[in-house]
Amino acid sequence: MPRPARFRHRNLPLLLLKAREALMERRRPALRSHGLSDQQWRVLRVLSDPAHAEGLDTGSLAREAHLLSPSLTGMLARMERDGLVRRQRSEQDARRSVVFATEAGLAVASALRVAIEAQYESLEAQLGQHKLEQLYALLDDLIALQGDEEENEPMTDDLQPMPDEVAR
Amino acid sequence: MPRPARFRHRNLPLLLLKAREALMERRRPALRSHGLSDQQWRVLRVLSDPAHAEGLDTGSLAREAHLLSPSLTGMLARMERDGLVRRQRSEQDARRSVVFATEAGLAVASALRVAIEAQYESLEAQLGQHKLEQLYALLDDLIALQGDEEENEPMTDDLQPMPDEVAR
DNA sequence: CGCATGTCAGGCGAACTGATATAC
DNA sequence: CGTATATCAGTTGGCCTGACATGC
Repeated sequence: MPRPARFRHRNLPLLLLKAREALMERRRPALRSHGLSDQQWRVLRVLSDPAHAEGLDTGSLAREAHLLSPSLTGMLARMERDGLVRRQRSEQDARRSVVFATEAGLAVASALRVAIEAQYESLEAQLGQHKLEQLYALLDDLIALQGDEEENEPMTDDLQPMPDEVAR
Repeated sequence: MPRPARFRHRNLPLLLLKAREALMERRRPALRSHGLSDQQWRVLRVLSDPAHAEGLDTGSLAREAHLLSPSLTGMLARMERDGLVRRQRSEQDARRSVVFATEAGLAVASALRVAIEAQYESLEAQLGQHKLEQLYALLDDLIALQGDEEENEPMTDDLQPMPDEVAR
């Protein structure tokens, strides 16, 4: 009886999720062919950035890769086991542990960057540079708006699914 | 030192993820106060839509809520246990099971819709109606673009398929 | 001393694969 | 018969809270 009225707005979180999934669906085969999960690639992407050639403490890494610290601990253990990264205690501040990408990790990252860069080119060609930049700007706006209320970056990555919503 | 060159593009999947998180961060307390996970709300939202007053088969539900079927089975079991939904075999096609929101489920959905609607109003006020509609349109474009091309595979699956069984 | 950092412990929802019963 | 649908069984990565050891 009290069936609620229809929403007057679109389902924005779901749209964002689907848009992300649409992209990741394309990218995932390349990641998987190198044995990486989505989140592992987020980590490796950050670590392979030239700016972090000298390593990064796990706190900063968690923030940049949008992951929770305890989750990162487990992931780094697996990635270290797989030879992608290396950890060592900071000499300046022994509370911190600093993470590096190994040569093997960098090689994987290089290969993936080529593939992913190609995907962006394709996307830009299809969507148009203007729209793509518009999208970036709007997402920045949205993130800034909502993010400002609380200084903290909570970063639940809520591991989102990847069903195919294909019509079939 | 094959440290890869910097990306020339933004990290779009991560931006989408962060934007979604920024929204969900606000919404989550309301969901949790009613004992719902993010995904459970996606399910209840679909089921509480007036269009589905007469129930929905789990396949359609999975598609609309962007969930995998086996995951949905487990979720529906929990939601049925919690009195939010009810399942019954379809009479027209006994292979299908049809899911309904219970009165309790509808009541929760109504309460949440009010809270979420308010969030949208706030968002629209801050971002502006024009930008919000622009964002909707761009996301639709992006989803349509990537979703349509599953026939074509000009892609980069050729980078070292690495037959090694992959950790997901 | 209080505070910060990283890790551990554990529980858990959900992704995912593969198999299965049933109905069409 | 073959196909479709939902579910089950089992494994896994990652979320998340809370506690803790260590070093500032």
